[in-house]
Amino acid sequence: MDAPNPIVSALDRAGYRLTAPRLAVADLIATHDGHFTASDLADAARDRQLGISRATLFRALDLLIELGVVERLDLPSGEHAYVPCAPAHHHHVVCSRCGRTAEVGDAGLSGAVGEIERQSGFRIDAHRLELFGLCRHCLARTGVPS
Amino acid sequence: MDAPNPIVSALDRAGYRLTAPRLAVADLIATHDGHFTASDLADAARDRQLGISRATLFRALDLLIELGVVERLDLPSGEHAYVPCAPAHHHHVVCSRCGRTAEVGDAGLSGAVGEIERQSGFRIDAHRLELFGLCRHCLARTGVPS
DNA sequence: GGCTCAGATGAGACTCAGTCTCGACAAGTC
DNA sequence: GACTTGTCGAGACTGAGTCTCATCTGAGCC
Repeated sequence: MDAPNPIVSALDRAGYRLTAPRLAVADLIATHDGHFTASDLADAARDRQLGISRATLFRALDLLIELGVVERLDLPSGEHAYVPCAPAHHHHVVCSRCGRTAEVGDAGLSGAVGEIERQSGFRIDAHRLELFGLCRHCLARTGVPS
Repeated sequence: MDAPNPIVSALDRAGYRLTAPRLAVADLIATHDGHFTASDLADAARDRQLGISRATLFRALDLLIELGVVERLDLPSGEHAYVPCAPAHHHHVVCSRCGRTAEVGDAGLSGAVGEIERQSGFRIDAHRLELFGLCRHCLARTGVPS
């Protein structure tokens, strides 16, 4: 009955113990459609009476970020949000209305990064691109032409 | 003796009062070479015995962000930092070693954003690109070839 | 120069995300 | 079963940022 939760498999593959709190956190994250904040997760855990403490929640999140299956986003409001994702390098597009996220690949960004290296004289080691807008569903609902 | 501080002119242009605490904050920011955190600024204000309260500092920062002369960065460590900048749309390259920042223009990014719109089906309204690496000076100091 | 008042200020309490510590517990190994 | 080690919950703590409120002040007006 357990669907092959990618978070659980990542934990397993990395040799971490599959404890009840971790499985519960993985399940909570898997049920989220878009991004979520730490307190969303804490609320959900409380609603389901999972008995997971905040410290455990943050520990699990840290672990999942380290494994690359969850990523931390900084929303325009300054809030920190988390989003489940594939471990490969990619970027997130976040719907400002419903919170849905989509992962996108390079899309020509590495060319732009190369150009920025030339412009700035820096050697770029890492970058983070976050995009905000309206998803297909919200666009359709508002009737705004894309 | 007052150099034409761009932050001060922006405040003036926007019709905000040029009060002593605001001028002091503008001056503190202008003396910073790269990015700084709110607590850096608070420390600097305390060192210079400017008598600026934390609330005032945050209010001034908010104002300057609203005017577009200061921008908030999210460092890879999760810290919030601030960086003085021009009001036009641009991106920041941050030196991971010394904290120096450089502003870069579009550099072909808008093409990548268009491609991401096509890939994801989202309508992108805003994006934020932050780049981290080593600046010219730190590269020279470490002898790493760019 | 004096008056007025909206806007700005300082002080300090408050909130909230995230961290840390510590004793208890549980899983894995022998 | 004993031992080791990783993980747990509870709760105190930290620090960035916000909020409130009484007070002050800059700037326009007379």
